[in-house]
Amino acid sequence: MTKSLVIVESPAKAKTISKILGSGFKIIPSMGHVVDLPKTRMGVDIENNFAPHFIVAAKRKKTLSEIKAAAKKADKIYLATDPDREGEAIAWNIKEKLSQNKKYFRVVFHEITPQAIKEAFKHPADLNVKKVNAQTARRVLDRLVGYLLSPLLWRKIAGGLSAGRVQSVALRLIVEREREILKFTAQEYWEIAAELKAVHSKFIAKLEKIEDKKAEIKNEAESAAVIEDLKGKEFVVSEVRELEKKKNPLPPFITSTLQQDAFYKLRFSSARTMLIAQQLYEGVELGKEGAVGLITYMRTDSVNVAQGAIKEVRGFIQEKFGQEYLPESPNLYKSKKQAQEAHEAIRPTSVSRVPESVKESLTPEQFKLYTLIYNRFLASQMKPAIYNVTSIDIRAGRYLFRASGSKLIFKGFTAVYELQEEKEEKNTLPPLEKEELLELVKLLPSQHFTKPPPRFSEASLVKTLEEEGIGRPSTYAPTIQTLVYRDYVRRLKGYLHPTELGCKVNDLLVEYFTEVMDIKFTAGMEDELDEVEEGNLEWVKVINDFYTPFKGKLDYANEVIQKEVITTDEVCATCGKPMVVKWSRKGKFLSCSDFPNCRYAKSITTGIKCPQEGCLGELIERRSRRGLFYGCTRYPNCTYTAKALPGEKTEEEKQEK
DNA sequence: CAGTGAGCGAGCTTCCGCTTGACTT
Repeated sequence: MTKSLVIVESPAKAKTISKILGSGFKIIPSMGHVVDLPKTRMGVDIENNFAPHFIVAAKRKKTLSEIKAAAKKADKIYLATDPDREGEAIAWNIKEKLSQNKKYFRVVFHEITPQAIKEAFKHPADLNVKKVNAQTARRVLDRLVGYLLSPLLWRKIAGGLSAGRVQSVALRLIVEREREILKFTAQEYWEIAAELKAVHSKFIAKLEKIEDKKAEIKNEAESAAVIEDLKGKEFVVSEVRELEKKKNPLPPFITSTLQQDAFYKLRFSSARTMLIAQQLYEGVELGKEGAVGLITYMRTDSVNVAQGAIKEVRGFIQEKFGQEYLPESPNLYKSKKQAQEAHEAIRPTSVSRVPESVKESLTPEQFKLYTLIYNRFLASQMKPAIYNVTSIDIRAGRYLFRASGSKLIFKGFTAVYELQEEKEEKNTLPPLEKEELLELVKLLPSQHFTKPPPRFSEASLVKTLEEEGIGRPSTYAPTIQTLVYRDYVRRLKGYLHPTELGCKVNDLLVEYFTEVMDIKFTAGMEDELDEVEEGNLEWVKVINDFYTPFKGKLDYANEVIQKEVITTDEVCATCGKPMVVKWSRKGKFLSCSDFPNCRYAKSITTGIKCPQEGCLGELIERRSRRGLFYGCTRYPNCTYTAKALPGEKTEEEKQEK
């Protein structure tokens, strides 16, 4: 009997599906794209309607020959790659490489459950060439941008640099945030709190209004004047407001929110989170159960959950927490508009695998991440938390103080999932009545300063990229790694700082390529790709409309930008000519201006003498795996090191300010 | 938490998006 061949994308998926479909099917994973543009040249025939030259990726030659061999033996071939634009293209390109005398069927499913898969195989369809065209447009556009802008940077700044639709906008966000911080001037302001006493207990109220206008106290003198004015005033309760507030659970994780929460709660980098999630997805040996995938696919933009999983989790909530924690109907969440929804949300494959029960089989990191995913999913199908929120207005002459407190009266989903913002001080208020006279214990003035916006962390950068539709679940972590690898950006205590090089690259791109560097560029591109998928627009027209003006700007930039030469006061030790600053992959260094005739070069030091007794060296910035520090140019003869230059604060101390 | 790292380097680089592996000599 001839088997039917089924192509999917990932090995883990292949394994699960083969259990469901049984012995009549041979399942082969494609491992992502099998063909792609060549790495070492453009591979797009610009003169000829941007015809892409797709070749079999070196790493996928073996995969393809496996698929070819299996296809020969099969009469029916099911293309079951992911149900999105990229999946459609993967299927299309594989089909092109196989015999056209076979029967091909495109099957799509959004969850890997027996019902969904059997249903999908009952209703096969044809490949959608419009989707494939949209993918081609996306691929060609990214290649043109990346492979034309990067060489411009090589010519004008330094070798090995890169630019692209996604990475360059991410870099821009980081650079512009840094500049906001630099130009920020802190404003002083004061707050005045009053410690008040009711019949028995004390509580704190804050000055809110003066003469019905928001209280704005700019300095110590103004604060002192208010305090003086408050002397002898009666503090009277003027209003008591009580209301019940509901707090709804959050949707289950998608890639971006998982990376955010894992950073905030576990301090994992985006890359670390994805690596550990991959391990949980691929499967962990669970003793007698064998290898079991603990979570659904981790690269997703959908908050959708399979019906079976909803049923299971509702049963679990009812049993473990009781009816009062179970909503009458399942909580529904909406994915964002541009989501491609090829996969489910990230959730445990079965809520019966409670984190504690699998702890023994997991590494500590796997356990932490699994617990996070597990609880977030459980919480997403529980009832809201309910708080009693009390707000008290207190009059003292022309001043209005306000105290607020909230009391949890029903835990709801917070029984299993801690919200990030729940860290406000708990001001428990005594029962108070209108017109009640309070005793002033003391006034507490405090000085504050407005704070600049915070630098991006990996997590907040991913959040912004996701909101703007820039990049995809599979690229958030690699994009950040590229920025760091190019030394455009450095990680310091979890926050992203642009380097001088990063700023330089950004400024050049922003000045000459405003369109591509616009944060809305990708959103505009996506709209056009939608039109291609709808059949309203030819993909070649999309590319041509972009390319024509882009090429003009590129030619202009190539012509007018001068490769900057920074001459220094130093002279060459061998020929006496001035030294100039040059960039290499590792950073800046000094070179003889007569290069390549004179090859003398040296490192750039801080110019500060090594404080070591009797040492004639200078301090120089060094990089290690653990970060930056200062060492002596005479190393290894002098092993002096310091975290900061003498008399300067370390980076950490600077940040604490 | 302590301790980290040289020598070179400039010119063969690069994109985004799918997915994990690793043939022989």
